[in-house]
Amino acid sequence: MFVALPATADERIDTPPDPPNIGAVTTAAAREKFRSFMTQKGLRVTNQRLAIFDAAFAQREHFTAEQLLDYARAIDDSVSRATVYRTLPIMTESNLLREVDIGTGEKFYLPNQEGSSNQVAQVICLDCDKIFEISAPFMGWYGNSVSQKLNLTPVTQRLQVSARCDQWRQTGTCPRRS
Amino acid sequence: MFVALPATADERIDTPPDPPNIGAVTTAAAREKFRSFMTQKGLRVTNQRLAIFDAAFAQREHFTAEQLLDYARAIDDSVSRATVYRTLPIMTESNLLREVDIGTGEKFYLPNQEGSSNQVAQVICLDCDKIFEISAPFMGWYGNSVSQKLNLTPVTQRLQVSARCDQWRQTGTCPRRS
DNA sequence: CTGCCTGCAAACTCTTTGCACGAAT
DNA sequence: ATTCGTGCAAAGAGTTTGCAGGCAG
Repeated sequence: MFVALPATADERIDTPPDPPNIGAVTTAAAREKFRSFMTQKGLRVTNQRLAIFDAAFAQREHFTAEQLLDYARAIDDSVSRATVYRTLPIMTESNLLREVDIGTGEKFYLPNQEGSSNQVAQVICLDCDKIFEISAPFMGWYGNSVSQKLNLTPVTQRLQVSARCDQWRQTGTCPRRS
Repeated sequence: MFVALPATADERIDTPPDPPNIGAVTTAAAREKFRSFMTQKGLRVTNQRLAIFDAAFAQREHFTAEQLLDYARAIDDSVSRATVYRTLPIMTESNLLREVDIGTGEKFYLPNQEGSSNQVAQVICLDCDKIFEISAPFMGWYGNSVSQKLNLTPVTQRLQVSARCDQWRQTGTCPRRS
């Protein structure tokens, strides 16, 4: 079977998936979804879990567990580090959050929007500490074909490109640097 | 620009790169190469570093730092954990070893044969704890095009597929399990 | 009420580092 | 003789876990 990448760079490189809408109305809706999800799983809806959920879904960029702790504590200062670490797997396993491990020791997280695929590559700028999320559906095709050859069933795949920012190195400035 | 994957599965999926020849003669040659490399860099050729080098290049599969410590101690029991951890970066930065991080907390290493590219994907069997190294030159093309789009220069790329072993799950046996 | 959930702090894993001794050049 | 390399043990970072008390259902 022949496998080809999309024809143009424009098709290959998407902007990061839009985070879920925020603001009073849609936050309430997302929250309700979270509530029912938890109930359905036989898990309790605690104030701490709600605060962590709200904090996570207010983010538009990648965040770490430690950052999430800060954000959640701003909503409910009773939230502890342990509860953040215990809630993160719940949210990732249920596809509410996506976990991104770029091999730096700490894991990053990102709100996962409805219907967004897991066929996403990352470009990591080593100079600007930025992670770009890029749609890469061919990862699925690759994972399938390569696994089949080995009599395996693919579960997840990841594709990451680490890169330097020449503009930063040469001029000391980069519009993407925060 | 149009980018295509190789046409057949056979072309896409290579066997893991052959480890360097082992045995008296070629080990001596590899060792000599190591010696001259170290000298050239102004680094001292110590018994510990030689033991670590020999231990690493006797391996045909991925190994961890801890395993390398064991193997090296079998050659020279004065080798310490600290020296292993201090020697590993030297060997990876000089492309003697390849470092593989599959996000499990510990890093894996593999002897790198001469001229082997760094365009290598991994298929990780979650059931059999096996890592398959697979030549994937299109990673370079992808890294280049995606980086260019962002005004970045690619440094490294990694592509990993995690998979299940159906045979193991169904029959409780797998020829690949060690 | 029952038992899941919580905060706290200790434990854990892998890796790095400060220090004084030791050995390669 | 220098100076780099070494072992030891402690420190470090990120994450997990045991326990006694707390709150959702």
